[in-house]
Amino acid sequence: MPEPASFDPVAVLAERFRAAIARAFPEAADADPMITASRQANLGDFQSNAAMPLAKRLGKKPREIAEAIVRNADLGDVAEPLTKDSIAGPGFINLRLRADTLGALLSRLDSPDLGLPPVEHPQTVVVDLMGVNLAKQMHVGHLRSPIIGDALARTLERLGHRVIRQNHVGDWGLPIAMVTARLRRLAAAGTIDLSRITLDDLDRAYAAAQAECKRDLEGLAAARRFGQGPKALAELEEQVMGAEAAFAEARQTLVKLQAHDPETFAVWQRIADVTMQVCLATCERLHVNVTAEHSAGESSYAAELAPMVADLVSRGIAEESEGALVVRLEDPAYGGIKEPCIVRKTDGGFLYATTDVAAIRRRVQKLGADRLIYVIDARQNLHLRQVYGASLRAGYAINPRSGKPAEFQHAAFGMILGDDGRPFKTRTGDNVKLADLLEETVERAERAVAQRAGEREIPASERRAIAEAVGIAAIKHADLCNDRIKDYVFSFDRMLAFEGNTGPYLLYALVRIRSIFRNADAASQAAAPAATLALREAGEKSLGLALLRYPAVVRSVGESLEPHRLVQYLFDLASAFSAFYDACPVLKAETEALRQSRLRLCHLTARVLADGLGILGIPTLERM
RNA sequence: GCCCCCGUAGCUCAGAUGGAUAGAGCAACGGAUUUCUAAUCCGUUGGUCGCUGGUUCGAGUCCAGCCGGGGGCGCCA
Repeated sequence: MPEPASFDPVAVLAERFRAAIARAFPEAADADPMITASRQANLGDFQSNAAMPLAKRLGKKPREIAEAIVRNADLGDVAEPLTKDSIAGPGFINLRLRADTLGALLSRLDSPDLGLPPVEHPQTVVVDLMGVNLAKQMHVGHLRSPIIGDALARTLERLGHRVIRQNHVGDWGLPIAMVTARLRRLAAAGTIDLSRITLDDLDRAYAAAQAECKRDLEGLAAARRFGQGPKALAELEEQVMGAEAAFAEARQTLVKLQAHDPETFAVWQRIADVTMQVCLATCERLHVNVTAEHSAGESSYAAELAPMVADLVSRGIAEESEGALVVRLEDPAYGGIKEPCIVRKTDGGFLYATTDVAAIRRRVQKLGADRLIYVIDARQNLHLRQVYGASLRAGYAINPRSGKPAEFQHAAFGMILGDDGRPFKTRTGDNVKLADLLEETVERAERAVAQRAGEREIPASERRAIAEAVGIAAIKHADLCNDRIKDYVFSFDRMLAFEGNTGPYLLYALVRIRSIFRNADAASQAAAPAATLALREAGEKSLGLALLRYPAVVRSVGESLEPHRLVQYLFDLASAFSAFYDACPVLKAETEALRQSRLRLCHLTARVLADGLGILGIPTLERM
């Protein structure tokens, strides 16, 4: 029997209760001890809810069961002695850890890995995140995927898994060919200089190319039907003819791109370089670990699509339907989805679903993924289930090493809304540029920092650095603190507030601890990490109990892919620290032993806070 | 029409495998400071958990049906 994680009071108590239940009711020795942290501190530190389900199973009164468990429990060295008074309500058993046990558990947690050694069986996890499109300015819609995706990737890395980030760049297909065609034409005419072009220019070119290719055939038909004048008709006809020409040019360009025609390809490459430069710079500013090596654009799959679809056809996985090729997914084994996955259009062209199936094939077959995580907005849910279902049916999603299907998880997220409850836009209804949003956040943070610096003098350069960290922490925290599936309302004021569950509050808690250590003498600093922990006061105890929860919380994020659980935990921890800080002097503690104990508690708290913020990808500070 | 998601305090939101009197933060009100950084802490006020049934000793949580909001649904990405 492996020793339960020795720092974890829940595991230790569960072990003792399991033994007690086995002694009291050998016929139910497998029952779950149901140990959880108490909701209210006045009732106890932990509780066991095991008596109620056991009562049902054994046909006895829950109160009697609880009494029998209490009689048979051997907790002497772990918790305060149990009595009849420990049993409350229908049969809850309340537990209070012994002060020395809490100290002992904490000193075990205070190890290099903070209770999170690398998992025994590491998985290869592919995280699909970011997903920018070429020639499109980054806006608020691009904020969530990198922030959430990076936090999840870091969580899994921290747990010891092998994580491969994949930035599935939208860099191929007819829309990109349209811009490429337009830019090539304008460059040839000398209207633009490709070497000096910016992403804003590309963004405008993209919109213009879309517009010029838009064939208003319905408009023309309607004009005829409603008997519009010959002049209006002629205008529309001309427009349609122009669009036909532009469309044809775009198709030709796509063919040239696919053939790697040097001149066309150079224009495309320029578009890619300009876009990715902005994308990667944004990631860097956001402290998001996505770099050039994580890019896996749609273009990188282009050559694989035709052979892959041929494979699907030859094995009878794809079938023809109304001229298109589809993979049917009605079978529950493939998701039980009514809508089939279309992998080839009637005109022979491939779709984004085709590329996404190819991506799963590469991720599982070549990269060895055991687990596929998509950090993409919630609207893509059906599409992703279709693509995964098709890959499953084709066998592409079966990991060749384990022989098992790679686990599929859509870490879906909601929209960012303005304070009117509608999608976040500028007053004029345009998308908010991501770079502008970050800049405004940091500027507001800088004003707040200056305002709160008080009499402390902070050099301008450091003030700027503090504002940068505070602003980025605020924006990332705001994105991570709620259940990701929900929409949230963007508010500078709320995220930059220094009260409540905000990024600045968490940074401040850490800064206060670091400040204590700056004020401590060298001898204390050196001795603190090994001091004997003695937790007597309420503030110390609740901080200690909060610290012990850390590893379980990180593991739960690894499973649920819900970073807000860690954010909520860090807020609880920071709150517990703040209450401790208020009530328990550290450097001015009454005795040297107490001073050392509290210093160690501070040291451990700082390590957990920093580790947790690191997992979330939130930058920290020494001073603010 | 079918499918997915959401609905909890005035506001913003937590509530894992069903467990005690549903919790935070903000706002409002009242306290604490010769500060180890008050960007803090302590307290008070505030709820028909969208509605109705069902399962259960026990439902915010599970099931069914409604209501309200958002999104998606064969050849756009």
